[in-house]
Amino acid sequence: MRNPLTPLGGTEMEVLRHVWAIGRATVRDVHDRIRDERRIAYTTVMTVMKNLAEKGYLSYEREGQSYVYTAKRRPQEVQGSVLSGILDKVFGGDPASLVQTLVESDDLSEADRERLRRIIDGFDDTTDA
Amino acid sequence: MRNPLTPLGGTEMEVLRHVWAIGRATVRDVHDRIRDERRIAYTTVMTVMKNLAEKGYLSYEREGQSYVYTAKRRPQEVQGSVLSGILDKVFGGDPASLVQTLVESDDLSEADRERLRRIIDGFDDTTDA
DNA sequence: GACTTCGTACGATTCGAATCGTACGATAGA
DNA sequence: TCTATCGTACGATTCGAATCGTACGAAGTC
Repeated sequence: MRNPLTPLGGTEMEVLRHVWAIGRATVRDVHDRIRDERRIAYTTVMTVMKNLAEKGYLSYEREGQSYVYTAKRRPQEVQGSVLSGILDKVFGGDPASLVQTLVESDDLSEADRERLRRIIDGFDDTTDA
Repeated sequence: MRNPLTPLGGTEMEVLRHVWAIGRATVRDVHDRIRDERRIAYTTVMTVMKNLAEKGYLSYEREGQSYVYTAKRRPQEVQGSVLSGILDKVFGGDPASLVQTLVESDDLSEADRERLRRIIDGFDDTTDA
């Protein structure tokens, strides 16, 4: 794709999320997890992880016979770059339009709304503990 | 792409947005507008619009010698489908996480925040008039 | 009528994501 | 040691988005 809407594809994102969840991850680790949900070849996962490393999303180091991958970028960083692209290219750079669409698509509970309000007001819920 | 993160590519989205803006649009109309911003061949735009029609995003009718395209789906509908995919595949289906990222990436003015609050509370700003 | 212009018709090509297979070295059991 | 298993190495393939060119009929212009 010469002019992609997102910097990553679906499987790339999927793999990356698993690596974030696992921490230090081998190809097998990721493959096992994805295979719980759908059919995919071991080598496919390997290729995707190699590509993610080439793109700078993962780094890897030899550990014994095999490689252990770790995320090189944090979730919010990557999620932010994906979202800002969507914001610009799909919503014309208007955050309100995006949020409008969000609250209309999946209708939220009152608790959800309260949480969103707090986030907008600058109370960062992500700091757990 | 066998497993895309979005149902549309960047150029497809770009073209679609122009058609929404124009209303009844010829290939030339769209081409002229895109060319104001970047270099692109006339035939490329034609192909993209044809593809969008095949996918059900545009319909077209002959008008004299040429074709006039009109949007078959409304902006919110398409934007909603793109966003819900991103929500699931990038943010694990958690709207709060998405909004969190949004407010962190582009830091918003107080006016922006007030507007977002109103949207979340269900006051629909989109109804102009 | 000849010439230019406009727009479509119809591919052909490129590129990256996604997918998988085969070959082969290393390791662990029997 | 022989063998089965595990994991990598190295492509090969497929597919759709994106890109463009050439050919050709319409319509206007002189």
